[in-house]
Amino acid sequence: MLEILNITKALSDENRIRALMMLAGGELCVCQIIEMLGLAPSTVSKHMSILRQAGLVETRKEGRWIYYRLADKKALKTSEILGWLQRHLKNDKRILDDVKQLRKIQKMSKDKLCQCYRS
Amino acid sequence: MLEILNITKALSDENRIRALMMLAGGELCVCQIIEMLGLAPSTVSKHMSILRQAGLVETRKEGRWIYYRLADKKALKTSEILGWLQRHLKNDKRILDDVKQLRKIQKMSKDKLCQCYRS
DNA sequence: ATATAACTTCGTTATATGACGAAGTATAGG
DNA sequence: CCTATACTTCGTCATATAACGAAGTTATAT
Repeated sequence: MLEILNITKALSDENRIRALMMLAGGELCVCQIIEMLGLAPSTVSKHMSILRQAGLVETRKEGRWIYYRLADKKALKTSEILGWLQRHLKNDKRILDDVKQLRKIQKMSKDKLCQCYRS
Repeated sequence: MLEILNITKALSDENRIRALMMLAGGELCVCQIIEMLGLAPSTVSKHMSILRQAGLVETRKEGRWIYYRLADKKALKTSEILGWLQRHLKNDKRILDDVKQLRKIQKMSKDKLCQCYRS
């Protein structure tokens, strides 16, 4: 039950759903997600850790960068839900706008993106 | 997005998930759900209204009694999720215990059950 | 008509959650 | 080493949510 609740609670926030939908297009660096959501780094970090706790995303570390990706499809509990989300949100206005913005972000240099950390 | 969020938020509470799982066995009167969850009538009423808002359950009125049941299977958004819940919780300890208790409750008279309303 | 019964709605309170900035951690570069 | 960078963790505050009891609503019973 706790496992299921962790998943449903993770999905009960709009920003976390937006992040998941963006990851459907492939792994993203934290700084890209920060730019996409327009939230403080610490806030995004917390969101991603909740998604990770729920088993919805996995991480990969490469030097100073951390990349997030959707969890492995072999994990039924989560992959079924992720599929459900994608089916029912792929035409959502908000998500379509996000995808558009994401394309721009992916063309930006790491340097420019990571300015979000500088005070 | 709002529709999806309404669903995921509705599912992000243990008591609401318990109620849904009990309804998988067929419609229930509010007083039966109250007895099952062991919560105040007003609390249960709120929970059920949240599930209804999300489109996860439907109601039927019969005299002074109100019966809740799972939403129609034709509503894909919700029926897919309800199926997911049932698949992954059917062997959950908490839910199995609830089912056992529900059997006892279903043998009780309405009079006895509805004592939950009397101060 | 009045009372009782089966809910629901409202108002309140305690706890959970989401947001931020400041401080902490780990890695790359000089 | 030492500094800067790319995060994460911690502490705090504002808002959202879950719980309850009291009051309101609708329908049966007398």
